[in-house]
Amino acid sequence: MEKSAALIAFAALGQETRLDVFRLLVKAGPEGMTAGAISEALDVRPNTLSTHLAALARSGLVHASREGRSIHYFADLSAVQALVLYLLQDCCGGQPELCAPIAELANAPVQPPGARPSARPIP
Amino acid sequence: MEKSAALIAFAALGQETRLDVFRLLVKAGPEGMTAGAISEALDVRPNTLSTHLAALARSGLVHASREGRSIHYFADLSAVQALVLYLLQDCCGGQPELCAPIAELANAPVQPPGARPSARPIP
DNA sequence: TCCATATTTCGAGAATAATCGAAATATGGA
DNA sequence: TCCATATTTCGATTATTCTCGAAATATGGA
Repeated sequence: MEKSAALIAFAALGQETRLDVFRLLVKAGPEGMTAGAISEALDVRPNTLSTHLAALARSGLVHASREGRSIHYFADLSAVQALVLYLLQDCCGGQPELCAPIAELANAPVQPPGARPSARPIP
Repeated sequence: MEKSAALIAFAALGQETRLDVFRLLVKAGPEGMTAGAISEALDVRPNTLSTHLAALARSGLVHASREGRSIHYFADLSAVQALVLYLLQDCCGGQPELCAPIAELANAPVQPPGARPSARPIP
């Protein structure tokens, strides 16, 4: 993962509404939620939310797919994994055993593809 | 972990200089680095760096301890763990097996205390 | 085709944050 | 005690980001 990508992702999570949105989508699981449902659940104006959803999507932390008139957003957990990996890269210089337990996260497979087959990509 | 704490931590990492500092401290390991050494390594003015170090310390991602005339800063990996935990809390509603691998991170012990015994606390 | 629903884009105003030079504080040693 | 080193605090300037109302776009159905 490149630094600029990590930077954008952390900045995305460093804003209250966006952090709320991401956590909500994590809870929602692979099905995700529509923009409207998120807007209602968090009581955020649709246009404001749209801006935040765009930021989250740009960061790779969430993805979107249109289904009928609505657009479903869902969290990408592998992005979280990549983020942590980036943070812990080169941990403790030559003695990774100092932080080994947390670094195990690096090898864990996450969220197998094909979880949501019934969606169209956003144009 | 509380939301406000997570928010502050993510915002701390969402800024280039601070992300660089944290990664540098992760590399440096439990010994950490002095503010001066960080300033030189990253080519950031001491007063600007001081502001960023204060933000990182406020967030709990780094801690400081004075040693002689210098102040050593070091990364707290357990803060990273807590952050990921917060993000993945309630993952996938009732079906945590959907994201189980990444969630294992939750139980890993990290960076046992007592790694740096020869330091004085900052007043 | 026309309409209602769902979401996004645009432009502007207000709030926050980053950076810097200058000055202040803390520490150890001569 | 006085000085040099290490770091922080202060105040101001510039840049970025958040939020909103209004208008635009996309979709499905009557």
